[in-house]
Amino acid sequence: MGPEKRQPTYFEGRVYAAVGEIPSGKVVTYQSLAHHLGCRSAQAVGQALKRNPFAPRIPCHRVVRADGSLGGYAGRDSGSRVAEKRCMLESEGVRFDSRGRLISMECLWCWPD
DNA sequence: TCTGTGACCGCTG
DNA sequence: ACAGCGGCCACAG
Repeated sequence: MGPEKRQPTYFEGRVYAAVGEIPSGKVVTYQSLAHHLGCRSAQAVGQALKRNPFAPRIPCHRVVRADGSLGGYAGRDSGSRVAEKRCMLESEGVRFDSRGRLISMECLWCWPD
């Protein structure tokens, strides 16, 4: 039968909870999210988001790379899934240039203390 | 701009 | 408890 669904780990739960706080129209970077969680590896955050079982309820499309580019989505670093990510963000008012980078930093969001 | 390397760390066996 | 592996990254060259 189908593959058994693994239950989210403690760390993943914290990642998803934090991402759930990002308001529409705002984005955060993998790095800032990691820092918020007290984790020094942005990749570890990416690992957790890759397996986000709650998409799009947990808006992992609002997490982007530190250089302003989109970063990956649904386990891919390019392709149609990443195009979806951009499309979702644009529908929330986040705008990009022709190279797929954030136009302004106004959309960057930080957590309250 | 692009590619390679680095450093980190959660997950799994 | 431990070691290996891979990653939706970051940054220097």
